[in-house]
Amino acid sequence: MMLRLIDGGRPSPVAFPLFDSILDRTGRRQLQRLVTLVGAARGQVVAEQGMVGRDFLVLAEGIVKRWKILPDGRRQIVAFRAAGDVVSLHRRDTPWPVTAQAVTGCRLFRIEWEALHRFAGRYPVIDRALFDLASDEIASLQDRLLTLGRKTVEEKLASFILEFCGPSAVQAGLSREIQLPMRRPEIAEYLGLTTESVSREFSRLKRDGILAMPRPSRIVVLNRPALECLALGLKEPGLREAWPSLPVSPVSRARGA
Amino acid sequence: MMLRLIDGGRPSPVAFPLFDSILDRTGRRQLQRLVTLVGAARGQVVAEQGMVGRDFLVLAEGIVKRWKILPDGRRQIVAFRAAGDVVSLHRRDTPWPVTAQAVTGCRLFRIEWEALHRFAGRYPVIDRALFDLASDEIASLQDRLLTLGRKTVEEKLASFILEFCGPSAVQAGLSREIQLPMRRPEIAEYLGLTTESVSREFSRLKRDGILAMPRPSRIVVLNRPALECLALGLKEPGLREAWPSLPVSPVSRARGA
DNA sequence: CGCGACATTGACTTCGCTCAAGCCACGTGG
DNA sequence: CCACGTGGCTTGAGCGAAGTCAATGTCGCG
Repeated sequence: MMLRLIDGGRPSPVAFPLFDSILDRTGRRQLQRLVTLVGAARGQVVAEQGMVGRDFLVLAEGIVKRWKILPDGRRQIVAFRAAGDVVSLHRRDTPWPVTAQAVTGCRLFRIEWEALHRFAGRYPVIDRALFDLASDEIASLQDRLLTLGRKTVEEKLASFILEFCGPSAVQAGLSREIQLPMRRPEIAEYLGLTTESVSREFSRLKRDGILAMPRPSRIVVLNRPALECLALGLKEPGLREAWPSLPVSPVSRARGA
Repeated sequence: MMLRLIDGGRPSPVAFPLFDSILDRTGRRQLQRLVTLVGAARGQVVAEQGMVGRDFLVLAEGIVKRWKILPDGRRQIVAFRAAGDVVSLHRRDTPWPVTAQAVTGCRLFRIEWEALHRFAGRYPVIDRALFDLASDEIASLQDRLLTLGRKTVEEKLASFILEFCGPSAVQAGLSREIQLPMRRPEIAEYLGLTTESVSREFSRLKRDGILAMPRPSRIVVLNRPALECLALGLKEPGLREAWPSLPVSPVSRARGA
């Protein structure tokens, strides 16, 4: 799934698919000419809060986190974004309202705002598409406000796992085993928690048989309905309560012993 | 400041100013014809999560709150919006991702999405303006994520007060005394707290001489710099710490004893 | 084989919540 | 005019969820 960064090569046929469905053949080709592809190493800051960036950035590959920080260093990750997502939507000619940083090695499509702007003058459908993208962003940020403001540790982590292991896991079909690209501190900063709380809660979900963790970064969802209930703050209709506390999985302990 | 709802009357010259600055005279007049004005009483639900609304709503007058809720009733207010603001931005033909409810009596400009859409076909600048509005929305939601995820009670309330008593108070010029349209439980639901915590923190800010409260809904900011520091999580450069811990105000204790 | 980074676990603390009582302003009716 | 009720706000006592601090475990890599 996770491709490796090909540092040297810049293959010519890098399709920029974001607006493909709304453009005609000509439009696609013209837009294509405005796009360049850039790489970012893990940890690299792609855009910095307060700086005026002239670029519109779309992830081709990899994961970025977007965060804000208080003067004393408390950090809140506002969103993780993956291939196909816009790195950050904000008014042109306005400083970045957040910092964007590569969580894994990344490749990014880059278009100068000015060029995209001019292109949108000829294809107004672009501006409409940008609005729709922003609308999706608003919807997901509103969900996150509910999570941060009102959910418990357990509910936050369940929501997180479903968000990242959810749809992709289902469509993958084969195994529900997922490779998390982010580490514990990043999960904590995303959920407004500490690393320790995240770790404790992962352990608890494992103990309760809801998931397995061959390695800290590998999550296997064993009981999706239970997770879904937890994420909504329901004390699970027929699990955790109904199953007699699931025999503490000797299998996953075994490797350690 | 807060006008009364004129229930019966629908005065003809209700200017819809949202897009005035970007439209020519003809455009303004054409758009005007698509706008109707509707009223909403305090507490009335203007738009409901999950329902498909065909309307684009802009506040002419009053305050609305926008919220999401968990199955067990925990509620998170996502935003308060005032005159001139769009009630909620989301994809057309998509259900409302939040519920919008009048905090005070309101009047709302209403345009059918379909009509606005068609109008935007002739004036593409509208779609661009919508994107900009959505961008502002994203920026403010991102700020709120930082507040909800990482700030303490004290810092949350300071941020809130500055958000609502800040710019408007300054421009009002005269007094820095502000009438809060929302009540304690609403402030709590906005900040991810309980009513009691909000109340306690108001009392504390009063005790510390940072604000005065002639009535619960009336806030006078006495020490703006201190508030601004608190909102950023700084332990105040020259106050609270520097002043010898402000003599625990025997006055306010007196009443209890 | 041992180091360093990350993760987990445990003991303890604390911030903010819960529960419950009291306070205050206001309106209503005796 | 005052007693009383009501709704919103405040305050206090106690508790518990999540944070802090510190030790230990695990794993990958040189």
